[in-house]
Amino acid sequence: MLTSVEPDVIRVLGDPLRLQIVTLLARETLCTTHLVEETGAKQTNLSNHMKVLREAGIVETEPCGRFTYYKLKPEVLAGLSEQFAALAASARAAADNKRACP
Amino acid sequence: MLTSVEPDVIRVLGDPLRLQIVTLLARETLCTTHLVEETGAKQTNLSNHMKVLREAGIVETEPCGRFTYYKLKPEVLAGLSEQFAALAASARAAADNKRACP
DNA sequence: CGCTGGTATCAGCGAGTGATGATGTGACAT
DNA sequence: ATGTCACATCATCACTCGCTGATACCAGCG
Repeated sequence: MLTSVEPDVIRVLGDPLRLQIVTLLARETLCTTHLVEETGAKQTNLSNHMKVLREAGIVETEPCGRFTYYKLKPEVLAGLSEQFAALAASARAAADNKRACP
Repeated sequence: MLTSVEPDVIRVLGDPLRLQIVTLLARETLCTTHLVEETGAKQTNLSNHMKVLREAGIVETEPCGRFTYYKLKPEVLAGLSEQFAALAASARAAADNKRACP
């Protein structure tokens, strides 16, 4: 079976707010307070989304005093990129590979 | 501005069934009947998902008699791959770029 | 034309999920 | 110790969204 992209990670990244968080974290490591400022979302809402991102293995936490810093795990994004690239390549190769009408 | 990945496409691909459809279509161009056989889902359900994929610009339709063939648009997947690659690269570069505690 | 088969659309239901408020916990400062 | 601040958890509400059944549409074939 070719490229079995895991739906979990994609599903987690499908939320606009989470994608914004990931985009922000791709630029610098931030703690919840910063994310609240940047996104305008409530703290509890942010914390909820951060939990989802953490459980999906997309971010890592790094406590610093009473702050909690979040940073991305680039491998996950790189893996996604490769999987989509493989899908695209396969799609290009199979462009005219049409199964016969039944 | 860095890689503003559009949430729409990712969100559409977040569904397991749709991802399975995309994976199948990456191998060969199929019509709804084939997809019903492969996925085991009901026809109406499939048609619904195909509409979502079509409106998201991920697949193209190609009518052939009374059959409707679906084929992937590789550019979209390739674009996704590049965006995730850029995110991963940015995340790697900004690994130690930590904003100061407020 | 009427019939059959492939596909799309529509209405409705139920489960999953994002947003919010209240509350709990732990760390630092006074 | 007491208060405050940063963050997490819990319960709840509202809504979205995927699945299903019924139905309409369209192309070919008799």
